[in-house]
Amino acid sequence: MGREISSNDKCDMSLCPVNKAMEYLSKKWSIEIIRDMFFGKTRFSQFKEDKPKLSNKVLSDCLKHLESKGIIKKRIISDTPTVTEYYLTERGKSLNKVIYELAVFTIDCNDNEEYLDESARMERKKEFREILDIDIE
Amino acid sequence: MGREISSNDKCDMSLCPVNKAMEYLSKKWSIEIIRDMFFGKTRFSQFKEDKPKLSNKVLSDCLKHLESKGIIKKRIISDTPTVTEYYLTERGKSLNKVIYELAVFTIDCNDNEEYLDESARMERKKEFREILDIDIE
DNA sequence: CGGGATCCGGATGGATACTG
DNA sequence: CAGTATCCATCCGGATCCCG
Repeated sequence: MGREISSNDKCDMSLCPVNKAMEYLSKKWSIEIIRDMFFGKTRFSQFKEDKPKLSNKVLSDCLKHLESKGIIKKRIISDTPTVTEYYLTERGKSLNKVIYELAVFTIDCNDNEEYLDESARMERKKEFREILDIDIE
Repeated sequence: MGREISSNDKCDMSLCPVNKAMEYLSKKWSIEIIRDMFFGKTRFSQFKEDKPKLSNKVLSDCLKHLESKGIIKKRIISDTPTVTEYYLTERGKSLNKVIYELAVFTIDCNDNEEYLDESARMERKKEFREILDIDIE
């Protein structure tokens, strides 16, 4: 650990930026939907793929919440039939590193489906950096 | 965006490492409790400070869940009175960059309580890197 | 007194059916 | 296709109690 807490540190965590971030992301499906958007998904029905337990109601609520927070933007393509697309705003795109570190956490812990050796893990991370548009530092 | 999705990409997101990470962190208070631990908190009552809406039951459930996932470890210090301390495991500590990027997201979006100029934001991030034990890269 | 467990009402989530 | 309406299940939050 970097340092210990001391009694005269001001430790009012209610102002911590991590809390603020969680206001945006604490809804159960938010992160996965944002991840989907980085992977190129834009449509209501696409977000439901691979998420059998995500209902219309909850997805609808979640999209509205993310839109109200300025993370995503809705664009109506056609009325009949209804075609709507959702995009990440610049602010939404700035979540790329959060998504990346979540992926890296799992990849490095090797609690993925299959075992990955060091070079495979590196490759997997590189794939994510490309998709998430993260520069190698 | 780094690249677009194509129809013959295999896009089964159910295996995505981000999903796996969310199994650990999706509970409403998990991230904030882990953040608290990085800040040096170890006790049941400390986790409740600054979280007036966190009930005993939910905190208790959350700590058990994190322990079952290998993120934290419980240590009994004394029986009478009962004194218990909770610590991050190595695996838990490897969440430091996730926490960091959540903080950076808020700091850079300037949706913090107060407005921060560039140098103040840098300073704030540095504080987090020290607490989270992240090397400047 | 600290670390819980229990109980219960309200909020949130999930499955299905239906509509513009 | 993208939602809404409805109904039920599950989870959360607040109060209270328990136990060493």
